[in-house]
Amino acid sequence: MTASHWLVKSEPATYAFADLQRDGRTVWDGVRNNAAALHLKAMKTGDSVFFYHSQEGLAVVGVAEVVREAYPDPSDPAGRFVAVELAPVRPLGRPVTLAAMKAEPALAGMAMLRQSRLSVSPVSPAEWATILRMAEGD
DNA sequence: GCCAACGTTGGC
DNA sequence: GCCAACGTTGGC
Repeated sequence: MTASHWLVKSEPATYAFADLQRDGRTVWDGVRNNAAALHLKAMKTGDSVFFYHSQEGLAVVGVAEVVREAYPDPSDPAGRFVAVELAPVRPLGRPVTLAAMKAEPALAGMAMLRQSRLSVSPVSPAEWATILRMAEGD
């Protein structure tokens, strides 16, 4: 069973990749969108996750991993949504900006580009490899 | 069950 | 600060 790949967005002013590195692990809660919640539910322990900074930075800045699979979101009193837990793996050698991703033909089909408001989205193996190459190549 | 109004996200 | 995308709500 090969691990899946994902991308999560966070506003760095609220919670940046550096905060995740400092904390060592965090609860990824507060997702209140059904499509995003479906993706959270599909995450498995050990899956890889790109950490994207929205609003400021506008770039994939690091890699994280799923350390706890979906469970009822403690911040949702109605009990409809789920949370997962993430741990930092490493920062990218060089952030991959939204502009660079849009300019890369291999990423034209990416879920996060096609639906910009989706805060949790799947990343295909090919897309994952492309972004890593953009971050570490040259 | 439809659809208009409204709220939120996020890029520019 | 504006606007597009899109999800949700509520009246009918």
